[in-house]
Amino acid sequence: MDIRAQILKHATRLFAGHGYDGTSVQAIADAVGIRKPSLLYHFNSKDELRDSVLNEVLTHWNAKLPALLLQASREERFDATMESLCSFFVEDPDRARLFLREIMDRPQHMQELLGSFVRPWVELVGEQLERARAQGLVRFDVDPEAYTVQVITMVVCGIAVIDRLQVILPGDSDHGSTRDRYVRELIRMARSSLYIEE
Amino acid sequence: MDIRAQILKHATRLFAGHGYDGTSVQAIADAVGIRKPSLLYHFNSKDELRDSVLNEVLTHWNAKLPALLLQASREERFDATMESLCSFFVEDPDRARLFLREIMDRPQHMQELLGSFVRPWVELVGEQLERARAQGLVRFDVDPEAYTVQVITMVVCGIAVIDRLQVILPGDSDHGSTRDRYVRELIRMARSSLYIEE
DNA sequence: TTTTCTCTCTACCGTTTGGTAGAGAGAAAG
DNA sequence: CTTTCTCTCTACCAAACGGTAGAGAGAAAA
Repeated sequence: MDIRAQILKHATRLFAGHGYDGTSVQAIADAVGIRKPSLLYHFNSKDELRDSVLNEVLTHWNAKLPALLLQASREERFDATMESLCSFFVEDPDRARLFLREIMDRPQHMQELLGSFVRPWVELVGEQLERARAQGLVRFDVDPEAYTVQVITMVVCGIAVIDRLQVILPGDSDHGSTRDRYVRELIRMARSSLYIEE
Repeated sequence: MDIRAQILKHATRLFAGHGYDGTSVQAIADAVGIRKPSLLYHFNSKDELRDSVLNEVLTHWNAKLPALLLQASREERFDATMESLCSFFVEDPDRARLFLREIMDRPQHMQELLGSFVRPWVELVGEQLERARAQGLVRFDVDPEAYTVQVITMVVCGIAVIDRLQVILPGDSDHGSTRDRYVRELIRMARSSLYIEE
């Protein structure tokens, strides 16, 4: 119904799939089913459309993340956070691909965004892990901040490319779908490389 | 000296940095210092140049990988392999960025390449891990193949984007450069999520 | 009814794209 | 010297690019 939302939807999918430079305004207009000038009436330029697409994903992210990190009990926090982080990208892998592409294509622009509203969370989680390490709950050889950045990278990059990587991951079926299998192993690795065993 | 090699060098750098669609033949010719038709004399089309660039990186990879996986004693194999795998991409992060971009931009073409000559290695490593797990050397909850794919993804994607992510990783200096710090944590995570502790 | 506002359209713009034709320079081979 | 081969160049091409001008349709406001 809302034409603006429909343009954003198709633009997100196409930018994520073929990149900004690999997607023409014409192609987006075709996907929506309108003419090019009609699209440019709603978004004054291709670059404004790019910013709007990115902004929409970031808004979703910002609306969900704080709830994740402040919820549940301490012991369940890790599982809940990882689960929600993964499902945010799994429910629409284009979000991961879009982030990844923006980081590769516009590092400077993306660094400003990440620095101002991802870094604080990395610092927060890093401090929590540091404290947990002092209490003997977390392995002593963990680098809390590097670990946090690594996990975020694993989730975003992993989910962005997993569909393209099925071909190198032999048989499954008994483990469920390949994506689930991959995400499960990802979470297992993140947890078991963090906590001290019983 | 060798003009062909120089074209490949600049094309690799530009493709890795701005993507195939984001790099014009003109831009590559400018970087080399020749005219566009001169470049197209050596590579008949932009697409042929792309294939040549990818092929050069894959050739290097193929020349180094077998040696990695067959060397050293069993106990040292993990460290040696991880070390070499990481250094292959660290010594020229454009290799990682190029792989990542090709997987995102040409999934079908890349799937054929990966399926025919990365998958066998994943199966080989997977079997080795399976055997080690049966001997009680490796954690019982590891999914050997998913683990292997995950580690490769971590290394390639991680090194491809780490330079762009420094801004969200607070201070270092006492840990050395940010990239080393990140790679060290990556290797630590890969190992400690695989082996059973003493 | 008239006016105005929202929106989509056709037609067109200058620029850049990947690629070609063909002349000419220079060295090597006959 | 002549020929031939390798390479680079200028000049050019059709197509696609992002974007604009402006007409017109339809509904809402006056």
